[in-house]
Amino acid sequence: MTTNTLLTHIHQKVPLTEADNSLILPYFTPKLLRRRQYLLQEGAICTHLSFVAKGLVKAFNIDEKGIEHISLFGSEGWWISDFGSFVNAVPGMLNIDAIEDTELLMISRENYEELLQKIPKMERYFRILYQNSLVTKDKRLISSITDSAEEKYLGFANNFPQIVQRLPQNLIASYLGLAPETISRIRKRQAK
Amino acid sequence: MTTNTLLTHIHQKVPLTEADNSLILPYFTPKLLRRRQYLLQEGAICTHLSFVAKGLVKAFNIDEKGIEHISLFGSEGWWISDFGSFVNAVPGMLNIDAIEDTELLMISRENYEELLQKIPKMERYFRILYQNSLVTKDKRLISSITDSAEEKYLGFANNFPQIVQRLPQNLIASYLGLAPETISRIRKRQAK
DNA sequence: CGGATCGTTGATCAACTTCAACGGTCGTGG
DNA sequence: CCACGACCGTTGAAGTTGATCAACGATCCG
Repeated sequence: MTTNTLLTHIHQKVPLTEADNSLILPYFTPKLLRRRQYLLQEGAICTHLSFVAKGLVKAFNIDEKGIEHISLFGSEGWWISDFGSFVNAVPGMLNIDAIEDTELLMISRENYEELLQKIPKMERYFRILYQNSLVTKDKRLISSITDSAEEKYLGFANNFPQIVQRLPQNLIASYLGLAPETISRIRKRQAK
Repeated sequence: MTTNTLLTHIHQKVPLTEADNSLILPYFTPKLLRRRQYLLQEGAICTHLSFVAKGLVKAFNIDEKGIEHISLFGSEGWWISDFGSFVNAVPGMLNIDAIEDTELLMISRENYEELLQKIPKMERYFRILYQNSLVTKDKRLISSITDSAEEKYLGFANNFPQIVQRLPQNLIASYLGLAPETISRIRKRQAK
């Protein structure tokens, strides 16, 4: 059951009763995404937060040279959106599409706001979620400024061992801001 | 009054009554920091969140070559901490010190947790605060991966016009992950 | 006055990108 | 079921951006 993934995930941060569960679930709608299917395209307003129950998606922007820069992967247990666009109800520059067939649970902005108002536990859940996201984003930012190409790659492989295996190297390269060839050479060096 | 800065700041996100004000303030303690004075050093556990009521501070880590990498500036209206260390009560790798004489309002982890539990408006305030922080961090991350040195500098100067003027160029360089000489050359080019 | 701090400029250097060519694998349509 | 194209990774060579190194000048402040 895909909703269980979500409830378990919330429960890890905020204890839920059965009553809570049945209050929360109606706010979400499930959605299936086929490999390569878009969830969001540049210029659109991001109207939903999406919880990835199963599968793998990527969020990316495209620069003036037409090159994709992946800012985020989302696999089981991760939330994905163009957060800036969602929060401010403003057109965004992110695209989101599926790397694997994936199952999502989505919540609209209106439902999100209502959920936070009506169920304080959810306000708390998202506060904690965002708190943790900030910590990991801080680390990534420091890494992107401080680390060499090799350190970036090893750090990523270390932090996301399960995801690395599901990703082609060129997507990892895009996420790390490196050329695909650089990843290839780093791996070769590492093989020794 | 330095506490007004804080209350105003909270009020912008969550309406407060006079009663709220007097509930909230006791959780905070003021602190003065002289220029160059440390608020936090590498290896210590960050025990407080600090709201900058006046002045300017920087948070930075030091790499194995002894080079400072600034991850965050804090001026009036910003919160500063080693967030990872604070949240997980774990020794951190950030240093924080004052660039100008500054006035802080600090809250301890215990008080923070209690404040969130007792005053739902504050749970909401921090959820919104973190939400916004995530949006700006996302932008900075994309910039650090996508942009050239010149674009990074111009983006920073554009986003923080007031702060740029208060900062020596070498600190801006450190924040952007550039060499000070590079900033100097960019500025020269821009002067035309 | 004298040291510390900051910015500038030029020369060299290193890391990583870009470009190009090639080989392997997979999946889809004929 | 095979063949072709898309996609992905590899390797080598050349090019570029920005870092590093070094010397110098200016300003500020104790």
